[in-house]
Amino acid sequence: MPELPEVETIKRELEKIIVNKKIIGVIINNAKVIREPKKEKFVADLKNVAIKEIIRRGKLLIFALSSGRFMTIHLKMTGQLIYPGNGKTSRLSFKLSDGKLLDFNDSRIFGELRIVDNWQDLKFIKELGPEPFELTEEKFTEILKNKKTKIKVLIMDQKIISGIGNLYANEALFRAKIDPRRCANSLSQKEAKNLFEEIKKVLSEAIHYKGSSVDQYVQVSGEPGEYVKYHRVYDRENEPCYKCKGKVKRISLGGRGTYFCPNCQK
DNA sequence: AATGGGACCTGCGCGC
DNA sequence: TGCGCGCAGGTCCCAT
Repeated sequence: MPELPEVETIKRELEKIIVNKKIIGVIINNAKVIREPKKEKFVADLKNVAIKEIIRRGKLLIFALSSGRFMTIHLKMTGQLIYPGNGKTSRLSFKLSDGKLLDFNDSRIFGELRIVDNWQDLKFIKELGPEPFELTEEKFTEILKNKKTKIKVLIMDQKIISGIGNLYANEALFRAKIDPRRCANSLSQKEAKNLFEEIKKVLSEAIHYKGSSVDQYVQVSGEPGEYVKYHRVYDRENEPCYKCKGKVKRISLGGRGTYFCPNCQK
């Protein structure tokens, strides 16, 4: 599922491929993915508009358009952006001025496309917490001190810190040797600092390997991301822990599958 | 404030 | 082989 590293990977690829190209048309195969405005206006708003810049904020992609407006794309769990596309398997495709298609695929139709005057005015954006790489250690430890929420649920809360989803929350906690069930305020200063470092490290490494292709995520080229081979706990229930050889356990926290090693994570 | 559940969806893998 | 079911998760929303 696309989290910060996957969305960042897509952003970097799109920068190389589509910036300064024009959208000359839109093919709609399933209008549900268009959240605003209505589909007719959505299409009209994009016609003959160039893509000037690609921005990422948390898990949200933002296209700055030559019209001065913005198109936002949230991939949710199964969204993909594929170039060049075929227009057949997509929920929606953008016809570009180079004669090729940029496909938006989304098997579960949870993804959201919007055209807005200013992306910073979106409620989702206004409530979004800081980017992990812009947050300071002091602020991170301060947040933890004041929260009783389970640490895993907290670091997945986009209002607290943006970009971390279920996969990287599990991986960061394993690397920091912290039990995901712990209350945030029970972490020592040292543990909090360490967790913050591991979050940044795991995200950086995942970006380096162009994301984790579990479920539906692929790069814009259609190639998988390579980071899956470096996962240590995610989706490894009952498999041996790489560190202690004990069994990786799966529980549910905040309604999400949670994988950890009870022996290594305290 | 924290927590738990359901809703949105489809495709996959499982058990029978 | 085939059917039905549970489950996956990002985000929002509601209830307790």
